[in-house]
Order: sequence, then C-alpha cells, then structure tokens
Amino acid sequence: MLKELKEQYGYLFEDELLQEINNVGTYKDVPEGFKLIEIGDYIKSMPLLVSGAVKILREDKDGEELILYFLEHGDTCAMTLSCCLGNAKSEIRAIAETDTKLIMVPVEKMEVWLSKYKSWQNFVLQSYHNRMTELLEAVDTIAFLKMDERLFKYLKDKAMVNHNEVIHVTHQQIANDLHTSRVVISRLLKTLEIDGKIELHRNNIKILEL
Amino acid sequence: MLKELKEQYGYLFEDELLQEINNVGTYKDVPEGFKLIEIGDYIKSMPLLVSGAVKILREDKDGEELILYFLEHGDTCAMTLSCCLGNAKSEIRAIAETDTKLIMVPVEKMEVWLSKYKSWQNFVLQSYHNRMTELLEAVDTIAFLKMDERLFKYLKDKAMVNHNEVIHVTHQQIANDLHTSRVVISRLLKTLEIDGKIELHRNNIKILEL
DNA sequence: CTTAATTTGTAACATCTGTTACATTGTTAT
DNA sequence: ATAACAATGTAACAGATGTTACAAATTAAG
Repeated sequence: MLKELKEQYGYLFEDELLQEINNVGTYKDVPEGFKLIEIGDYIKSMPLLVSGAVKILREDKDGEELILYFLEHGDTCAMTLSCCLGNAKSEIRAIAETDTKLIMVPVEKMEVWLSKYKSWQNFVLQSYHNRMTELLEAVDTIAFLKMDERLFKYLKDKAMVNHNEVIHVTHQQIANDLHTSRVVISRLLKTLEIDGKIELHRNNIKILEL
Repeated sequence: MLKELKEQYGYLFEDELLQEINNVGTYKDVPEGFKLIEIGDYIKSMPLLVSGAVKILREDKDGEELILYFLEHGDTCAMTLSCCLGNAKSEIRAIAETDTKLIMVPVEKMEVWLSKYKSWQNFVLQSYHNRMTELLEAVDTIAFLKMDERLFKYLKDKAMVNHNEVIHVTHQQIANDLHTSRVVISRLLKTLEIDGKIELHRNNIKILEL
C-alpha cells in the first residue's frame, strides 16, 4: 500500500506524511457499482483515490439522479472534505464507476494534519479548488448545453475514465445519470449514430470521435 | 472600521486577528451595480462582506450570463478564496447587488493567517463549505426546476437580499440573470401576477408571497 | 424449448421554452 | 409639446424535450 501511495501522492506529500497516512489509513478495494457515500451520511473518513473512478451524483426531491462529475486517481471528494471538516451530512452520492482502490483517512487526523503539514493544507485547498472548478463545469454543461451535446460529452467522459472507447451501459442508465427519459436518450443516440459519432449495440456503445 | 469588523466577524475571530485585519485590510464602499470581480481577473485581495449583497454570475461562450447565487454580510467569495490560494484566474463575475461595504484583505496575509490563526483556518474551510452548498443549490435550481419556479425563486431571493418586497428590475435584466429571453420572462411574470403571487409595475415588481 | 423479462426502436402527441414581430404605454431629452 | 427611447404586452410560430404507447429483438429463467 505504501508503494501505491507514493506513486499517486508522493509528489504532493513528504515522506513523513506518507508514512502517517500509511499508518492510520485503511486500504479499500471496491467493485464497480459499489456505493461509497450516500446522501445524508455522516462521513467518518475521507477517501483518497488510488486507482479507478468514482461517479458523483446529486438527487432531486423525487429521488431522481443527476451526474455532477467523475473523480479519478489523485482526486479526493471535496464534498466529503467539506462534510468532514464541517461535521455535516453528505449532500451527494458517490458510486464506484469502475473497480476502485482507495485509502480511507480517519477524519480526526485530517484536522491535525492541516496544522502539522503545509503540504496537506495545500492538498486540501487545492482539492477544494479543483472540485469547485468541476462543479462550475457541471453548471455550464447543465445550463448552457442542449441534451444532445450533454449526452455526447457524457459518453466521452465515461469512455475517458473507463479507458475504453466502448462503454457498457443501457439507454435507461444514461437517462438516469442525465436526469431525462429513456426515449429521449434513444432518440438522440440514434442521431449520433447516423452522424457517425458512435456505434450502438445492445448494452454497449462505441465512441468513434473521442 | 474596526467597529463594523467586530460586529460582523467578532464572533468568528479573536481580537488579535481582528486587529491584524484592521491594519492590513482596506475598507471599500461600492455602489449598486459596481463590478467587483471580472472573469479572468487575477485576484490580489479577498473581499469580506460587511454589509450589502453581491451577485455571483457565470458566463457562457457567447458572453451571456447566469446567476449562481447571492452573497450577504459575513460571507466571502470562495471562488475568490480558491483563486487567491491557487494563484488562478477568476471563473466568475461578482457585481454589487446593493450598495455594499467590504474589507479587502491582501492575498499574502491569507496564507500566513492560515497557519497562524486556527479561527481563520476554520473560516476559510467553512466558507468553502458554504459556497459548495450554495453551488449545489444552484445546480438543483437549474437542473430540477422549470423556468416559472426558477423565476419565482429568483424574485424571492432578490427581495430577501434587498430587504424589500419591492424589487427594482426590468424584465430584460431578469432574463439576463436567468439566461433566457425577455419574452419568456414577461410571459411567466404575467402568469405569476394572475396567480396573485406578484404585482407588476414599470421597473419594479412587488412580491406578495415571500 | 417456452415463457418472461430486458433492451431498443419508433410514432404520435403534449408541453415548455425560445424567436420574431409588432403594438402600446410610460419616460426622457430637446 | 414632440420626438426618441425604454419597457411591457401579446400573438404566432419553431424547436427541444417529455410522455405514452406499443412493437421488435435479444437475453435470461424455468
């Protein structure tokens, strides 16, 4: 575990901090689809992504979802950060998009390290900055793009974090992530296929223009 | 200035920090409509709101705006925080919604205080948390509400930060803030008036259900 | 193999939002 | 007072998105 820690976070943290993380952190290996955080959860430990990808979702009053963004290796969830340090409930849901390796850091340590390690402080602030930027991009996507553009962006992003131009997903699942209906997605996917941007198959879609 | 500082931030900061803010901060008094931050600006000082309200806007690729949220007394702009500490350009525009009093804190001090004052560290983290929450609410509003609901929420929010159930605004200005067209706003406003929720007048609207 | 469930395709229609065009009313400047 | 401008009202239409319904193709279960 220390080896993977150094690979992912060695350029950020000094050896002493890496050692501390190694000592108090717990290694976690979760499969695709595993629910890491549920809305309303009190967060007791913070996840540092080592490998894989995580999908961050928001929910409306009827329980329907909307994807905000994906997290990748080297990322942490600022929403979680925010909740840990503020002792608040999670505002979002986090689902493993692929098989994922994480290091879970107990929340008590986070505060201590904030004062003890300048590099940790920088990491926390940088994480907030990154997540803020990604949230703003999510706003742009939702507010400024039409559904066909949102859909194509979603497909490309998903192919990206899966490191595969073929994504395994049904039209219904896409509709859930984009907070629309299956019929709308099927319609727009067909148009994308006619335009030569994707190839449609049962349970998977090949992205031709990445 | 120290008096107003203590009134707004006394419960957060110890006297020593308040004194430091008073020494290095510059008092700023700006009129309604004043542009505090432009997209792309490098931020050299961080604004602490003392009184008034500030409108935070995002811009699309065609230069059209979209309101994200309002800031009020006791708030600071986390986007600015984020930019200061990350040495990055501003991703948003900030416009004084009302006549506003601010204290501008030089960016160099912010970093020093992060290590020196625990209360400042908490304030910075709490501000990030608040702004993250507000950004998520903005996402909810844009993604989950229809235009008539967004409009009514906007009117109520605006009345709130102005401490007045009569808001001075034209249909065109509302359309700009909500990233739609004037005709759409006029149509929906008329419906709200018929439903007895507002009263329409030239250049102002009275909100009846707050 | 047969049946049931899942996934996808598609039509028809409703509703919401955006656009263009123009009339009317109120305000400002000369 | 009159002209120019700004703000609002409204109709008519276009386009995007959401809904319902049902058929066809594929897969899973018994």
